[in-house]
Amino acid sequence: MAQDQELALSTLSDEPAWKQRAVERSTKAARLRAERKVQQFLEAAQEIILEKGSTDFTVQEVVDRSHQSLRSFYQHFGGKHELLLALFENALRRSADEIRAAAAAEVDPLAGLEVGIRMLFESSLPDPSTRHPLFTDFATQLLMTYPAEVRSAHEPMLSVFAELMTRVDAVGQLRTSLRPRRAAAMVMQSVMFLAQSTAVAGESEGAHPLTTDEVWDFCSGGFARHAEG
Amino acid sequence: MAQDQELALSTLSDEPAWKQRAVERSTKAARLRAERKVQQFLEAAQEIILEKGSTDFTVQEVVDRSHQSLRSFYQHFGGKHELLLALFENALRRSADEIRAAAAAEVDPLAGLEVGIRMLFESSLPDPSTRHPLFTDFATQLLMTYPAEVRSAHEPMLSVFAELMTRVDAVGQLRTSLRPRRAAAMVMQSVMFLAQSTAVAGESEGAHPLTTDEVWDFCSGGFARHAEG
DNA sequence: CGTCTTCGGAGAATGTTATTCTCCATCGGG
DNA sequence: CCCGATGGAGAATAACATTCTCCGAAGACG
Repeated sequence: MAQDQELALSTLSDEPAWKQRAVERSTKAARLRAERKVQQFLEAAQEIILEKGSTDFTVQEVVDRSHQSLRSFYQHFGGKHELLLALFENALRRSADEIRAAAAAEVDPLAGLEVGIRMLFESSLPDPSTRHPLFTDFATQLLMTYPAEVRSAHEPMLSVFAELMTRVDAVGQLRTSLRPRRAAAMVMQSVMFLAQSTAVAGESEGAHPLTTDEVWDFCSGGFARHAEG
Repeated sequence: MAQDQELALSTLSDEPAWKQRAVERSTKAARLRAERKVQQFLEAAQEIILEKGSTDFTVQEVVDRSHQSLRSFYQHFGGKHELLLALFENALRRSADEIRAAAAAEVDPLAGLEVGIRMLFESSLPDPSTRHPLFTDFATQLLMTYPAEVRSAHEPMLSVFAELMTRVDAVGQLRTSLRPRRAAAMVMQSVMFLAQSTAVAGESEGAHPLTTDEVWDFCSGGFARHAEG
């Protein structure tokens, strides 16, 4: 149609305003409905995960729980992975906000970053007791097949750490060899993954699980000994 | 049978020597055959992975390629995951040996560890061009479902880094707050995971992929600035 | 040498999920 | 009141892993 052609030119302003508004109006209701449904699916999935204490569920379970249909599910999500990504993104965004807030309470930039790292580590632990699990294990499943999406889900958290790291840099507390955002990325990923890997209870030795202190020590100062700067 | 009962006592020395030898003889052939077959499966899987440049293959493909049967496969492996673990273990062991050898060439402990970390990072990159890919991505798939096995597959590599780290500690170059083996574990896991996560080509910004230098900087000195010790 | 047992090959059958498809009721607009 | 679109219910399909069944060959033993 002509409409399609105009859209293809990517100049929406060519479109008569009344037409846009008409489309908008007829679309709005549908959009709201869709948002509600998506929300229902997400909530159902959350519930199931919390109940089972595990992050592997079937699409069917989610559908049943949310009293909707498979068709509806695939109408709102491109596939299971989108649901997973949505959950992951939500959790990460919420957690990022909490961390930002908590870190902001610290005046010393380094102390703020420390708070952030500690919180991130603890909420990334695969402990089901946490009320806001980060579903870090999703990430590793999805990382292989949908790397770009996972990265964009990480974005809010990365932003928080980039801010914190930049502040640390501003007071001259960051290694000169590292750019803040890249340091933030390394820290964030290391912390999340290290938390994930503590899932593995060591059998040979005793207290394998890493502690928050160790992780903070490692991230801030690496393993090498150095005089206090 | 009586034999079973004796075995159940887990005192094999009660068993008459001649009997052990007899069993041994009749078992040996079977064992050799089994080892050969397992080897064939492993090689077929390796080939497929190298050809496809991807680590996801079906059991059927491996069976076809190795000119054997599904039944035979499941007779030698408890499931696909065991094949994966075997590949992962092999790759990791081989790589661990290479790293140990290369690091041993350095006299300075810290330099040895640096070599080790750089090699580990580079061989963990998901680049298919490497002739000995570490299959790090297997690890993340398996970590969730078979944590203990993954840990034990990590063991040889962990040993190498524990040795290197202990040497660093011996010359007083390790942070006093970290035990060598635990530092080694954190370093190893961080490096492997960070390499894995570079798979994600950043779209928003330019040179997202981490460099070996950055990773080494981070591992050795953390992000915080400090005077040279 | 013939039979018997066991081992393992081939590949059909099963089970589990994700994903798609088909049919049909409903509902809002003309 | 009819019509076309929307979306519900759930059957059909597809892709795998895993198991099962049948059957022939290779020794073991009389």
